[in-house]
Amino acid sequence: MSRYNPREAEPKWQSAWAERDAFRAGGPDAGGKPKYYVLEMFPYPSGRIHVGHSRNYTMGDVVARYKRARGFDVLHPMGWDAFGLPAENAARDRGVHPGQWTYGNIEVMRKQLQRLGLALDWSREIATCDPAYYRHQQAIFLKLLEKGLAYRKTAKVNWDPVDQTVLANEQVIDGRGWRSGAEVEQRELDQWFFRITDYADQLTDGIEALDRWPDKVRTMQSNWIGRSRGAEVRFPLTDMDLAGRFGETIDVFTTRPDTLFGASFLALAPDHPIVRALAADNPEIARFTEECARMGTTEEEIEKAPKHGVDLGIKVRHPFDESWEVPVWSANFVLSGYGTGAIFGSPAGDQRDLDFARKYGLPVNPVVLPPDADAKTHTIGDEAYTGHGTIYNSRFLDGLETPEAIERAIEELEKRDLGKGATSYRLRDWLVSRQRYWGCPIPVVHCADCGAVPVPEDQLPVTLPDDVTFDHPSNPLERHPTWKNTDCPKCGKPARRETDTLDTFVCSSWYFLRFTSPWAEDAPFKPDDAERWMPVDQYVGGIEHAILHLLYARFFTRALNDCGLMSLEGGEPFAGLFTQGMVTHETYKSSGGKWLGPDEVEDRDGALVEVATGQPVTVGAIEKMSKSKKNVVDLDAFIESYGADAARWFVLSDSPPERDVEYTDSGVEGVWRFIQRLWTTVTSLPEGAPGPDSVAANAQGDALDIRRAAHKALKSVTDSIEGFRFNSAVAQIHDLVNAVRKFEPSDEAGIAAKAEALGILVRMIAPFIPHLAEECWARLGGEGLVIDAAWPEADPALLVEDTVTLPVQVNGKRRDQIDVAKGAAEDEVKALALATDGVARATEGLTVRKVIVVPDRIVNIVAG
RNA sequence: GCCCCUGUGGCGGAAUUGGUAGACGCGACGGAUUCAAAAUCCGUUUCCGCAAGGAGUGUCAGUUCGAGUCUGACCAGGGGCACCA
Repeated sequence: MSRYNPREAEPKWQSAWAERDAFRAGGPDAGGKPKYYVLEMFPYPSGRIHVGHSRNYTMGDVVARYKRARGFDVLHPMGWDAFGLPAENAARDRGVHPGQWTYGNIEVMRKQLQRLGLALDWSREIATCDPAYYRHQQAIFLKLLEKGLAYRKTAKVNWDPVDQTVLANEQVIDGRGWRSGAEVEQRELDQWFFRITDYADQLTDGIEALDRWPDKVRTMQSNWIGRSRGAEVRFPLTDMDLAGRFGETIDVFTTRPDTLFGASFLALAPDHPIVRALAADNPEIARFTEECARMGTTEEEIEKAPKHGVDLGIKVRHPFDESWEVPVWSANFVLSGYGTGAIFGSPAGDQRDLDFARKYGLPVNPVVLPPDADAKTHTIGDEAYTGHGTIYNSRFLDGLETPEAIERAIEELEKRDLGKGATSYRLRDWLVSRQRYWGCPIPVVHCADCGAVPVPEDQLPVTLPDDVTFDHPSNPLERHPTWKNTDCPKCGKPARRETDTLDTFVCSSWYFLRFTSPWAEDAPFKPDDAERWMPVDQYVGGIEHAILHLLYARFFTRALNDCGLMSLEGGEPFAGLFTQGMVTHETYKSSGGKWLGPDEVEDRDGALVEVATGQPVTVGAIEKMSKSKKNVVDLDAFIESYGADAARWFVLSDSPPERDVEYTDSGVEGVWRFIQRLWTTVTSLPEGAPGPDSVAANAQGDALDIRRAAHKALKSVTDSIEGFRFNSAVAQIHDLVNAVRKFEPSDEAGIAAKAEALGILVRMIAPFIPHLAEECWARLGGEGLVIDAAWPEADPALLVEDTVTLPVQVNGKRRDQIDVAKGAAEDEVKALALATDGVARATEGLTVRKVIVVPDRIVNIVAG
């Protein structure tokens, strides 16, 4: 019995595919085929690939190979998200240049991916740190600038004191930097922004059509944009003097204009311009704003901070009643960044407003009557009523339900020219400046006379200097002695280069477009190619990008449409999205408390010990494989022992693709056993048997059964792949292997049936374990390569049984079963069911009241 | 606090439209082979029970001839958002 040796077979087939140039998209044999674009989120070249990373690429590869077999012209490219801070950290820690470190990692990781046998079109490989890539990004930046979609402003921004750079709102998690984990500070700086808020509506509305995205991601995107419909209300200032200084009205945003008659105060954010101005000559207000500025920004601090405010001593008129004066306060719970930075307090209908009103003795006037409440007795205690209801105590709004009252109030505001319907968003513009070296330089020159001047397109790319130092945490470009000195492209006078680089998320916002024509020189991509391949039909990646990357990319395709760089219908870059789960592994700690890798521990007499010291090891939680916890299994080492197919099969087995899968040695052993069993099953077919695409039309009995099993498996495996249920496909393939293994053909017809079943099996496993599939295909005498074999079609006649076994239930409990011809008449089935022993026993002493026959499924007898 | 998801054997999980719950894999147990072991092969494996039988998909109700699947309430775990007006 020969064993399958992946170490020999895998490189052989990989060379065969390469020689055949099989995975080139739009290649010579693509003519007339429909396109299919499969993409996995491209990796950051951080070092080496471990088994955890491989799950993502394997899933994409199954789809790519399957679609290829189904006759699609498949684009399945790979590249490197190569800019980023880890390269600078490596430069600082080890004294290598970030570029050298990055390209070194790329070399290693490319080899690893190739060893995994991925069906990738390597002719389209890109790296975002290559000037050939980022020059186009600079050109895109200039286009956005021209369109007004990129702009510069002074703003309070998130400053990461460890990474010494600013961060986008999306990169601040619980008040901490997403990479460094350092508490983020607020700083006022001059920075570049992308006007993503211009697309807030489109980005929200577009979510609707993304029906092949996980609901979870759609909800997260929608929440992040946070669209609220309501009204902007203008409250006229009573003091003419102040009106002269600040404008005639104070504007607030509200989602509940129906509660305007419950207004008892206005509250402005502590850093609202009016508050700042008043603080200048009012010590009490000044003290308040200083206190607020000192307030921490972390979650707990905000949670714990009591409602706090100061009376500004000014008043506004109610928009619906000139004689009604409303006091204006500043309050610590009002955010300057949302809406207009001002609210009207309607304490009966908002908990924060109520807390505030109770603390400072402001009036609480209920105006919304809950559905089951009585207007005479309804009062507000310590709890606001935030729901909808019937409006009362509100003059012309009285008696209206909340939704109508909102409309009516807006109508009245518009009539009086004191407000209008308005929409507000949680989303802020995307801050793209980073004070880092290893990123795409922003192609702008600052001139004392001309201001910020774009670098003319024919002078692109603005390349990074190589001679930089990393002995200080601040921006190496800023510290470079000469790089920033240049001449103003407009007036020619000495000027200073922009030393900020672009957020690396900009690079990943359009790389999928570059893949469609990576050789384009005078444009980021060829519009024809982009339009042929886009949108990405199936995108595969981690849930951690549910907001950041996916939102930015959706913005980018729309912005590029509007800049005239392409016309992608609908503007959505990713038609289908799949978010795969991680590979997890136990964690280990030495007696000294250090993390240990799986190869540093071993089992000695039932106890885990550290190999090097023999000391006992503590087993920790099962967590996502990560370098920091050392619970990784290196891909090369794995392939060395078990082969690439085993790695691929393992990460697809057991757990559903969207959930995590735990790496265990016994699970890997199981995979190894399966691979060997599959090989022995294939080799058990006698020499001279019909080829793998033959049809054993004359099969009877056992032989017919094995044909049926193969065709049924084919149907369910096909459905499972289409539905991204790879774990189910794996189980169904196991089933078929078990069936074929047990089948011992006794004659020619049997051998033919087995050959047919194996032929189907081998073509079905090809997307999953392609090397073994080739080896089997060759062994079975298949023509050419299995990658060029078409996906088999299940014979519908073999999918239906002639006879079916029906369970017979009495009062919903299974008591017996009967074999009947498929489609047997109801009366016949009924009679057979009632005649069974099980039914006789179970209905003893009872009267049969009703017999339910579900044709070809079940019989249920109701007795009592 | 608000929103979303998930609860099925010792474990990962299957059951796609309401129709035989536990496919497939792991582990465990028994056996064959072997001087012995590894490897391999054959069986058993939801629980209680010798068996007949009974119970069983987080809990409690409900709809239905029939519920893992549908409805309501609750419990537990996970995720997202969070002074967002």
